[in-house]
Amino acid sequence: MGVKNISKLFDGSSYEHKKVVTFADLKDRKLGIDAFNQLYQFLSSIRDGTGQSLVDVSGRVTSHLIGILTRNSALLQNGVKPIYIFDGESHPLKSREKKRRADVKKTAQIAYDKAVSEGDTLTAQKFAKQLNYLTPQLLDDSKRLLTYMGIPIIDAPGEGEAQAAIMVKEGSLWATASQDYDAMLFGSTKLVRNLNITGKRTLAGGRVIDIKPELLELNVLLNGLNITHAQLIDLGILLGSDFNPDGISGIGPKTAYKLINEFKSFEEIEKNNTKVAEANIPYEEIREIFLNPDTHKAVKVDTSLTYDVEKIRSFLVDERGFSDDRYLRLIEKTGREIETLESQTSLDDWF
DNA sequence: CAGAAGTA
DNA sequence: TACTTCTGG
Repeated sequence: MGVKNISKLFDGSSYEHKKVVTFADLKDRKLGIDAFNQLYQFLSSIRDGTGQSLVDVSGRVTSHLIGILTRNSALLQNGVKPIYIFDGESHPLKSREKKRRADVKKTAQIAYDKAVSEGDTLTAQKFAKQLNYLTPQLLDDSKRLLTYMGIPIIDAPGEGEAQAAIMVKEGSLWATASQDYDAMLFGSTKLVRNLNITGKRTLAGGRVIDIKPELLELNVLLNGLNITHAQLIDLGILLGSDFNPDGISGIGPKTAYKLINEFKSFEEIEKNNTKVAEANIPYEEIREIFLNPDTHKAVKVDTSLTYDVEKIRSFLVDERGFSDDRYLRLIEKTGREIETLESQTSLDDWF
């Protein structure tokens, strides 16, 4: 879930904390995509009219494969360089957040079953979207397709966002791409949100709004809030992060920001605010997770991978029953566009 | 989610 | 043309 309500700190603020970008603006940029974050999005949004995941003839989910194919086709055609970063083991402090998510699913499952038995399809759809599981099969399939598309994969030892962040800091990636702001807390200097094509999103209320890719920069954010990176982390802990998901009752974005401004650090806030003190949050340990997370250091991005039209086709069409009518043109066009871009790049290099 | 098909 | 609804696996 990331840091609770952190966007409320920036939204409506006087400074420009984000700027809208196009895929053209991201040309030749290596983006570290938070794989789990994106796969969950695909799973919850790519569904049929009854709210069920799309599946192949033997019942295997294919929603994520459609998402990976279509999204990355657009990126690759525009010369954007996606790199998928998968989560590894989570920190022990995340267990509470994991339990919270499991409980949400349990509740959703009960509500789903009830809606189905009552024939309430609309409610059933709503809860079905919350019942997503990243199974080993699903992760393997994702990695297979990405590999066939020539897209590098990195398995993080811990949080994917932390791995992406360190690579952005080290310069091997240009930005982290995720919907969550956590990458900023992990120190990613750039974050791309809403990395989508159509720019439309259906909100909970059913209304459709325009969503465009946007770029956030850590230094802009910190300057705008007039705080340091360490203080942003403390702010995140006050609001409630994945490692203390309950946050502190009665302390939202406004109060948290005020406290940071007044007392500068978590230890000083704790001394001066009983609510914070009573919450008894292991802030030093959480800080350490954000400042010094478990990551692979000095990872190089493999740039030797190639886009393989035939492998993509045979996996999706032969093995998973995708319609060649619907997808072959896209697969082939992307291959041609990549070749065009590569020949242009090599010409640029020559001159 | 994203493109295709349908509608006005 | 612009906007909404449908479809995919």
